Amino acid sequence: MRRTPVGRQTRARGIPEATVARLPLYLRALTALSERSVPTVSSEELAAAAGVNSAKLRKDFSYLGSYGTRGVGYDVEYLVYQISRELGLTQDWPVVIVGIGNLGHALANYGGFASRGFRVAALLDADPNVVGSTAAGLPVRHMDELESIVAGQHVSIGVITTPPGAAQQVCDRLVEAGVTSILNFAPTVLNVPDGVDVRKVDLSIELQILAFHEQRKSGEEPEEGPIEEPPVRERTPGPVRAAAAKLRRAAGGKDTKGDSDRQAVLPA
Amino acid sequence: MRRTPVGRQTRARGIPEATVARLPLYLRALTALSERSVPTVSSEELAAAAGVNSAKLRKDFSYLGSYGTRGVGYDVEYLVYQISRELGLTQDWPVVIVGIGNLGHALANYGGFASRGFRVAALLDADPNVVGSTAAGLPVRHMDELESIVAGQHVSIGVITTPPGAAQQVCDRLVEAGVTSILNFAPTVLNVPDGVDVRKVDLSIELQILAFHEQRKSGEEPEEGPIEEPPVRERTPGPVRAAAAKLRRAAGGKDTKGDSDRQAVLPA
DNA sequence: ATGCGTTTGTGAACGTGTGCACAAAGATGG
DNA sequence: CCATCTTTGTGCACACGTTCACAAACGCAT
Ligand SMILES: NC(=O)c1ccc[n+]([C@@H]2O[C@H](COP(=O)([O-])OP(=O)(O)OC[C@H]3O[C@@H](n4cnc5c(N)ncnc54)[C@H](O)[C@@H]3O)[C@@H](O)[C@H]2O)c1
Ligand SMILES: NC(=O)c1ccc[n+]([C@@H]2O[C@H](COP(=O)([O-])OP(=O)(O)OC[C@H]3O[C@@H](n4cnc5c(N)ncnc54)[C@H](O)[C@@H]3O)[C@@H](O)[C@H]2O)c1
Repeated sequence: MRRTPVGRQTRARGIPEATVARLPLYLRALTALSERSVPTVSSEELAAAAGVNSAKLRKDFSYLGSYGTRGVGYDVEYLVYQISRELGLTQDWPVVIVGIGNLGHALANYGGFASRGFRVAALLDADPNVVGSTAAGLPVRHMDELESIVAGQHVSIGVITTPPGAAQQVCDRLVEAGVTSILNFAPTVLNVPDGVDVRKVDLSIELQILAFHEQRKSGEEPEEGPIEEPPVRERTPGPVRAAAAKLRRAAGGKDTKGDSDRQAVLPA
Repeated sequence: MRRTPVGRQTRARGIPEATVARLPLYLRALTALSERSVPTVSSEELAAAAGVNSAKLRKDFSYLGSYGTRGVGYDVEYLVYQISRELGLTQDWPVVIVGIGNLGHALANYGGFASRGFRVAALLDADPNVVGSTAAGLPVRHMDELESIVAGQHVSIGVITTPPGAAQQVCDRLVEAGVTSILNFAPTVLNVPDGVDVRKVDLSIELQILAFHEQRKSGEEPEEGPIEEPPVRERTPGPVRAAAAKLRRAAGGKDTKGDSDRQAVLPA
């Protein structure tokens, strides 16, 4: 195991981001094993349960330390504890949810939320019609109370489920109040100062990515082969390019890349 | 006809996955510009709007082709069209949502859903109490109808919002029926045959990642220093290591790496 | 103790992604 | 047609991530 590589100037310590993103996955698989009272698990088995390659899993764990016993595997309970600790789940994380509409309601009702150290400290909304109602047994409070709640309960994580137009403003207010991690469900790019983390969950983007691959499946390419790629690219004399670009823009035609110009490149 | 550089065996054609994941972001920013009737935009401006580095954006676009005019920028409308086409959004994508509980309801009501070529073909549930009710104006149909709906409307994208225990089973059925892209909201690893894409949205994972970074901010390391490494060190005779490992496992203590053994290692 | 089968931990090769920095393309004005 | 100014498209270097493959470590039986 040695010691940290140190050699690098970047990330002298610390766990690679890609690894951090997988730790919750391992933790989930381990928790399931733990509930079945499985005492130990090999990297192969656990990797299968988590849906990753076993070498990757071992390398991931190697960043945490040398847990695991050669010839045997990993002690499930011990690993659960180590990963939980590394992820900071041994402490309590109060969370505020801002924007209690369709999605905010669903999140508030989400059980798996509290299961792992996360606790809904408050539900907040700006709409007087919503404020005062309850969701999942919790009262919806008015935005005016945001600052006092965040300060009073030391909330450092905020969830934004407002319409996109309100997201940046809500974000600013959360940050101002002291929140330093934000989970954003609104389809907006949030601007935050250094030191504040933002992660986003964007249904629309996910669907579009699926659509992209879906198109590839049914459409063009035979699935795997070398594939014929379109012409144009690299070498087209300057002047012509310019003219072509002009034409394109003027006429809304398609050009250059992809199945497009299988046919005629220039309309003319 | 030409054909791709071919040199690589991997991804001979095609757009890098990281780029694909950003295209929807660019598209969203461009759509906003389009609505404001902005005719052209520079990579710098658009990158700012999308929250990315301008060099990255230019490189991303370069995979699509040579749209854009030097000294001017990109034609907004034209780019919107090109990206839409590349993502497959110029066609209609019927989608089924399975599991109309809290989250399924929220998704069904989500307006931004239909806005980009995605159309809810059907809402499905197994619970007789839910079947027959309506969500967002659509009737909730019984799972029995899944196969006929998927086949009849050529649905290739399915969204799973059932409890985790039902997810794999639902997934299998979707795939069997002909769905080849799945968006999974249940916290489960789905097994699918080759050719089927799965993307997941996992609130719990996102929160855990935030917690990890949050812990780093407030907690331990001074932010950058070389770090003091724990004892153990490289050369520890075999037997001792073994004994140590045993102890660890037996007592649920922590060991080896990092800040761990700050406080009391063993509860007792 | 020694040997055997198993499984970890990791070096090293490779693939993917990012960002700099700049030549070349084009616009624009004379 | 030339000079100048802007902005793209991309070569290149480096950072990050993944996977292979294997020695070393360990449990266990003899
Ligand atoms: N519903 C979904 O499934 C879904 C899916 C993906 C993304 N989203 C996004 O999530 C967000 C919420 O979606 P929704 O369907 O719940 O919308 P919604 O309109 O049902 O709820 C939004 C809530 O935010 C509140 N709000 C508005 N402005 C506010 C402000 N300035 N401060 C505090 N609260 C404010 C509103 O009163 C309302 O209760 C939207 O940005 C949407 O695009 C929703
Ligand atoms: N609610 C949230 O905000 C949230 C957040 C993150 C993840 N999730 C996950 O999303 C999923 C749904 O969450 P929810 O809060 O909407 O749960 P829910 O219990 O409210 O809804 C689940 C629905 O699925 C239906 N269902 C159960 N088994 C089915 C089957 N075999 N076939 C078809 N339908 C079936 C149920 O009848 C119910 O209507 C869960 O896996 C949950 O962990 C939810």
